[in-house]
Amino acid sequence: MSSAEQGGAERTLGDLPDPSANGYRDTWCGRVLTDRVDDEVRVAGWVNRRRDHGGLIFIDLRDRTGIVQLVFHPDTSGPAFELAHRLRAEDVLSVSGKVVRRDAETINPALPTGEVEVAVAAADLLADSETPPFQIEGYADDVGEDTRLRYRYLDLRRAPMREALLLRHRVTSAMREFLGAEGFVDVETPVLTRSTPEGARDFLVPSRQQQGSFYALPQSPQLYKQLLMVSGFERYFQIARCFRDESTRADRQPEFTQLDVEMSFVGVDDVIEVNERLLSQVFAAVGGPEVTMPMERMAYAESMERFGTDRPDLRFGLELVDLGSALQGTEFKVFKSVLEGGGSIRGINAGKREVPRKELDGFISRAQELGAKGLVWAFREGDGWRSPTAKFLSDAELAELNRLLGAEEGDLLLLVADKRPVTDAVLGQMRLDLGERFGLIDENEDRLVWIVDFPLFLYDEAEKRWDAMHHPFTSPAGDFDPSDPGAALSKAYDVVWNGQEIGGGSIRIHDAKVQGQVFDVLGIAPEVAEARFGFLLEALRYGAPPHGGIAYGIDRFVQRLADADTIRDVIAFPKTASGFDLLTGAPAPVDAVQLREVGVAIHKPGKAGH
RNA sequence: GGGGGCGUAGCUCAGCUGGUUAGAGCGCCGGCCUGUCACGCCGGAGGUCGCGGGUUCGAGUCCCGUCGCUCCCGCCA
Repeated sequence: MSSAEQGGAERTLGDLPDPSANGYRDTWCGRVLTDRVDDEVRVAGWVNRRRDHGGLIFIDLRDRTGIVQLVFHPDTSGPAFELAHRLRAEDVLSVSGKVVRRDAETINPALPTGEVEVAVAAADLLADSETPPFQIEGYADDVGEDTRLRYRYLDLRRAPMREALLLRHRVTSAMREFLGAEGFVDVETPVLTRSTPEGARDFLVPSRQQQGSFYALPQSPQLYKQLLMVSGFERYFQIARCFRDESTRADRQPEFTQLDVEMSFVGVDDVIEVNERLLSQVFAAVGGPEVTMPMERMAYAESMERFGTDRPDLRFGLELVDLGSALQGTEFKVFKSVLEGGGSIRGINAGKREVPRKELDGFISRAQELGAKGLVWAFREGDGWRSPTAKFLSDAELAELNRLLGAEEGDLLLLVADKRPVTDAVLGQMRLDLGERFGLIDENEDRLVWIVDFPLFLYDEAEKRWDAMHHPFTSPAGDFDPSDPGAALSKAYDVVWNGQEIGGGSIRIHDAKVQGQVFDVLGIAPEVAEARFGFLLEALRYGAPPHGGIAYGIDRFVQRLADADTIRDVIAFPKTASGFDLLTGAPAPVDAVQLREVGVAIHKPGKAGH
């Protein structure tokens, strides 16, 4: 945690009405500035630090707006002077006194309030505090995250978390303001729902009244918002909590918040247009990147071709290159067998780099971790390569590879041969690793891009079936031929910011017949479809307008804006990587009576609460 | 489900090749101090080395297991 907290305090002052007619305070600590000199003020807050000189005591009083110095003088502070001597960190204090200008040599330039101080006349100890497990502000070493989470209410007193949550508040406020002005209606949808067919595992809630049946917590309000379109709300939004029972990551929590938006009588361009204005206005309100409209768009196919991913970071090059054409007749067994098996050989020119052998080995390990069988590294040397692989390739092949990769003397080349999805995934990720490793990313640049023209279906090799690329309610684009699922494109779109998907959506199917055809391709039998979401199919038969929408992951959105390392740093009460809430101890065992009431028996009792 | 990293005082960490009484800074407690703002000075308390087992004359250190935190893969839009 840095001590840069003061810089942020000023940004938030505009949001704060001055408290008035309040028995404990009539202004904020951070607002005791030179314009209040000679005023009698009452301020309240937490004791940040005490400097007791014996005959003179300084207290730094802190609230969410900042810190102001209080001075306790034995002659003028009365009984408050004795109280000040007993004060300890995080005691809660209300004081009254006169704002006085400091002598020039005692001004603290590090503090916005550093030109003044409050000469305390009376003080009231509102609550005392145990010694906190860690200091709230003013030291360099960061505290371990488990300790922070265990005492999250104290961690939230600290400037970085306070700033993050205030930023988050400004983001959601700006979203509400824009959408409200555009005629979107905020409608709440249920948290106790039935399982939605969206891939992730559901959190289940046993029903007491229908024993043996379960609610599921929503993975998104997808079906409800479509029903609201059938209902004629035309424009809906919700800042909705969503739940997925999958493992966490630095940017993933089991419960997360989404800005969910849906509109009727629109096509892809309409949704994109509104969302560009939404992003523009929200970013402007919170100090995000400037949005140039219309935003760049890139087809899914192009993104995969050039970057190996559908969320490209466009701030740097290192694009993927197809190398199969140089190797059609190769004798190198690894490449030959991959090409014969219908795979691809792709590569990246990482530019002129000096990389020790050990790190090159690290690249190979990373490639394997990402799913490749191996990785070929090479440096262009003369017309050929310096590489363990060079001896397997002909001079003509090396020359052609160099040409395709645009390799110049000393350039580091990385090649992966495998099935196309593997080469894309491996090199797409390694491109990001390399961009970071070699400092190719300009942190001051921002690149926003819409990815469009997604395939409607993706073939799952392992399961031998077609999956919905986006979700099963996404509308096909153009003429949909259910007999050729691989060729179908969808009316889906993602918005990608510096390589991270911050939002995604689609035009939905509003025709029950088409919905049936899609289910058919997905291998969902009509009876199954009827049982799982017959209510949606039924609704689509009662006059469903064309509709579509989008959802933004608010946590990640704010994480990016705050430049936070983990999503946990922009969530007030997050869970650990294993899904625990260290503050409350959830999840926890429940007693036998509760289990009996909901008709649930535990097969493998876990350990008692921890 | 798999792999990597970490776990020593309230906090952040050091602790070599196994060696005798486990350290530092900050914080905490007591005393002194009228211009500090990471106040200063003097003194003091504080440890199940995550937990369990093993090897050894001897384990914070080595081995096995386990728990927790974390990052990554799988999974997840």
